[in-house]
Amino acid sequence: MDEKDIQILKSIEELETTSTDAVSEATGIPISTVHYRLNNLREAGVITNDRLDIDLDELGLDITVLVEVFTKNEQNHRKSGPKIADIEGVTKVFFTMGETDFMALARLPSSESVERLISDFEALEDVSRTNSTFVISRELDSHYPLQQYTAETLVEELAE
Amino acid sequence: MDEKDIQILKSIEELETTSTDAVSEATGIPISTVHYRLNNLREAGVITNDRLDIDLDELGLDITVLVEVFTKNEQNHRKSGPKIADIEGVTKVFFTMGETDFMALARLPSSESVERLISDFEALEDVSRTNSTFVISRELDSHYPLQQYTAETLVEELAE
DNA sequence: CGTGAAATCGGAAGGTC
DNA sequence: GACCTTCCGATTTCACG
Repeated sequence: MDEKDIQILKSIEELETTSTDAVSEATGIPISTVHYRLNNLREAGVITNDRLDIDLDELGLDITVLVEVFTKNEQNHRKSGPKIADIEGVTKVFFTMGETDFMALARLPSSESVERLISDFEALEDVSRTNSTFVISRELDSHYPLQQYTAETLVEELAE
Repeated sequence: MDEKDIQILKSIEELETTSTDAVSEATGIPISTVHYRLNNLREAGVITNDRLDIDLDELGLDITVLVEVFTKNEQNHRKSGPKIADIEGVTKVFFTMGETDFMALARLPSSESVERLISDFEALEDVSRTNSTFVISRELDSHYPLQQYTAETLVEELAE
């Protein structure tokens, strides 16, 4: 894992494509080299399938944290949402009903980065309080929501 | 959106590939028909990119619910985890530190299905209590975690 | 190990049922 | 709308630096 690998992986996500061409053009790395690197990443277990999905544990982003966010002015949530979403490592931000104003999910590489994350939250003007929860194990972390349904249910609920 | 569309979409996720061949073989739907259908789904906005990611809102799974789960015997969480993960619609299950034992995330098509979800949770033997939270809006729902980092940070944290 | 050029494979487009 | 066939472009492989 070096800078080129990271450039390639990030480009794949950014461009939302599996095309080696597009990645090559965006990074300036020759097509055949992109291909060669991707093969290595595949063998190393970082890339897991034909859709070039990344195994975050293998990559090193193996810490998962849930952060409940309480804001000062509930009216301003439209302002706070984007700010929370901008914090490095945050992958999901939900504006919720009930006590908590926002629920955020983050993926992090180290314990130090958790401290950094929390202080980034606390530094936001509208945030009054946060409550962080470490995830011990991810029992299920599906990126493929349809797999959690039987075909029958999907047809029943969604077919027109 | 009909049964064939759903079969195709589900197969793409299941096989973890973007290959029309593989989908054709798995579903029994001819290659060119798969291709034709995918084009339509693309135009309809259900499929959003070259990686054939699905827009769950367009598909109709537009409700997001967070469920906190409290269990009776904390020792048994290894047994409970898979059971929770089996509930239809649940996409993520995290075993967490602190008060709550599990945090689950679900994607659902209708208000009725929310009721069904909660009763599925309550029906589990080891579950003592649940606390459900509706997500009003998803401020950020990235499927591409690396986008939440700058290239510099990633290199710094992950490069060897 | 990284790269350019040749070979191979798979998807895209158009016509037909 | 579903399907077959032709064609073209992309991916992969190979040989060399």
